[in-house]
Amino acid sequence: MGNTNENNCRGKFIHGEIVHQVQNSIPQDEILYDLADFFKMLGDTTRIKILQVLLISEMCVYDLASLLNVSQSALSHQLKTLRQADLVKYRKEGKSVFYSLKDEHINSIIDLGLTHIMEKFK
Amino acid sequence: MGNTNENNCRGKFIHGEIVHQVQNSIPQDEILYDLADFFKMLGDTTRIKILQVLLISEMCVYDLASLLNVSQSALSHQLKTLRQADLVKYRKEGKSVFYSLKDEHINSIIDLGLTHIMEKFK
DNA sequence: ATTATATATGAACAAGTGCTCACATGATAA
DNA sequence: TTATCATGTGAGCACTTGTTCATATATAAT
Repeated sequence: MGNTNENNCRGKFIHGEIVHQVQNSIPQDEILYDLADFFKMLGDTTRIKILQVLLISEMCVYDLASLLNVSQSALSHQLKTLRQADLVKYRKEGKSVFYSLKDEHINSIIDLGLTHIMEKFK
Repeated sequence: MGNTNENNCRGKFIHGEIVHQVQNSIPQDEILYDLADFFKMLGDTTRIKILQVLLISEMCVYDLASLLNVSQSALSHQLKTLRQADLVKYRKEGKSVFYSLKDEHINSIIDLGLTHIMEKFK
């Protein structure tokens, strides 16, 4: 009844036609690896909070720590992670260091994620 | 020279005005927690590969494992994770189980992520 | 100079994650 | 029935991750 069922497994695939259709349409492994790494950055509560704040305004480490209620050390470590992922930049002003988003892409991606989440709440 | 610098720390924040401006604009903790969990799902190479494939076509477990070159067991575990995150659904047909995306949101989110990544490659 | 303040960082550790291995289940074929 | 095939799952384990603690650095104030 189906379309391309062979119902055996002599070849590499059970439903070869579907597979070959897909095979050439997926990005290279290296790209998918980077993509996963990128989403990994958004996959932590502390980091998502940081980014949410920086989405609205730059902020210095001290204030960020107070606002988000995380230790200064934990925050600094996470900021380093975000820096290495090239998601934030910083500028120094006196004793303070102000962090901000490096890229406005993140804005739309997080927003889409939020939209997705909010639907589940209905 | 700055705008709202107080350069002391008696209160809760160094730059109180910036903070209060942000404070009411960030989503609730519960939502941010779910949001991080959502991105966490996209933050693994195997899962991103799975979703990339299902973006194009439904596929049975056996073919998916062959195509992605991961063990059937590892794949089954990841599919369970994706199921629990409500990102994929499945239908049974004979001995095969076909998985597909439950939601088309993921499509646009992954695409945006890809766009972001591809820019770095230039 | 010394002291206080803001931030960064290395080490250690607990918790989480994703894999493999072995086995269970469920469905078809013989 | 028994055998085979496709998939699911629990346990164990190596690896990763995020935090804390202690300490370092850097700037500003006294």
